[in-house]
Amino acid sequence: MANVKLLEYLSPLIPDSAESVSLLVSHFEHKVLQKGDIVLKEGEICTAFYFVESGHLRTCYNKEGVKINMHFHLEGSITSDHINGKAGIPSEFTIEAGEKSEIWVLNRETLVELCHADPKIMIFGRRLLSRILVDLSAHSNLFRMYTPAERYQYIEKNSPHLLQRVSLSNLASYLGMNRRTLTRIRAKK
Amino acid sequence: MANVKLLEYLSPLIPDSAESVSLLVSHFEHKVLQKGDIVLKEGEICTAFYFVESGHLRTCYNKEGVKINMHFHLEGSITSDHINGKAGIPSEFTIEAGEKSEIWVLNRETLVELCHADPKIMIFGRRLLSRILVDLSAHSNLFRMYTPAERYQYIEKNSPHLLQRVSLSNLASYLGMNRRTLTRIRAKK
DNA sequence: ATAATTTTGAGACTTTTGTCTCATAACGAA
DNA sequence: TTCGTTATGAGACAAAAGTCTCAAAATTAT
Repeated sequence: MANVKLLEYLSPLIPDSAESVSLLVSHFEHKVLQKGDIVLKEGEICTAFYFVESGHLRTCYNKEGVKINMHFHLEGSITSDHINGKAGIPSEFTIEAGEKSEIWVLNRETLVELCHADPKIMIFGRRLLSRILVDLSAHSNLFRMYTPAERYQYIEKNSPHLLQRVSLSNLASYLGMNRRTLTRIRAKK
Repeated sequence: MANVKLLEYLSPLIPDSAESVSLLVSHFEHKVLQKGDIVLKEGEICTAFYFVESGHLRTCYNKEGVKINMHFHLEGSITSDHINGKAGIPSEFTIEAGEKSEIWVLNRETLVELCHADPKIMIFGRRLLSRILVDLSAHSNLFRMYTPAERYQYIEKNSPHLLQRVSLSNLASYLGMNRRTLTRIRAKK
């Protein structure tokens, strides 16, 4: 039940206080997932944050029966369909394990309660939200401003590990191109 | 110096209090823009929110010398490069008037000060931010999940007025396609 | 109103991307 | 290790999107 990555992620977000950190950590629920295990299903309301301790989660949606990947979250990152979840809107996304994974789940309601109970956790809550939104917005700008081929080059340069972890078909749908096109891009060069 | 749209936008976001509303409104700066006038230039740090009272603003970036449109904000909506601006990061975007426009500018610093001075404005501030982020995230999901052609159909259905206001070339770059392709889409049907 | 400028639609051609297919390679389970 | 399943690379063709171009509208300024 490792939580090294979790602590690494939380520490910079919470004012230094052993009690607050351990109070916070104690409310994360540990889960072990096999490849394909679903964390959030399309149509459900997202009620939690999912931190990846090991393995990875993929967020995808259904496009005329085909699964299209929106995000991959490797170990050390956190995901959620927070904006819709908070508003009580069913998610269009499914979040599932892309491989055997260990995750830590923090219920949104629980976090709200902790925020009221502990001002340091309140600060954490704000920083967490802000970080999630900043990451999300950076990610979506990247996808808006780059062509599929540029996205591939970006990934190659900035998170090459992802290429080892995700199948070509999954990567292709993530980049917004056909598998054949991705093969071509890799072929030349 | 009309502010009808501005009041319409602010009212639902601020707890009922004539004083707070008028305090807030008094800190918006009125500007009249001619087509092409620049509100925020690529490379500058965005320090304000821009509310469109009439006309529209376009947000674009430079892609190898070509201007690509990211957003159009028609009258009654608000825009900003808030996330980067807040972090002190120079914007990659230029925001300019797409036609003769009237806008209301609210400085971010000013808003922060008002938040400290008036708890009702604090509530407003939170709601404003949340609304901006929700809109942004909905918009970017839409662009991520739809093909260029589907985006056109979406606009046609949900904001047909935009088609009357923006030139085909500008619309095409907004939708992520070539002008020729947009012409083809409109031709069939 | 008239001239100058900008925008538009569409033909002809090129390039890119997608579909279908299949043999080979890699992987997972018994 | 072996068998069955899934992933990969690539050929052949089809479809879609992009480039270049230009004449006809539409818009703007004088």
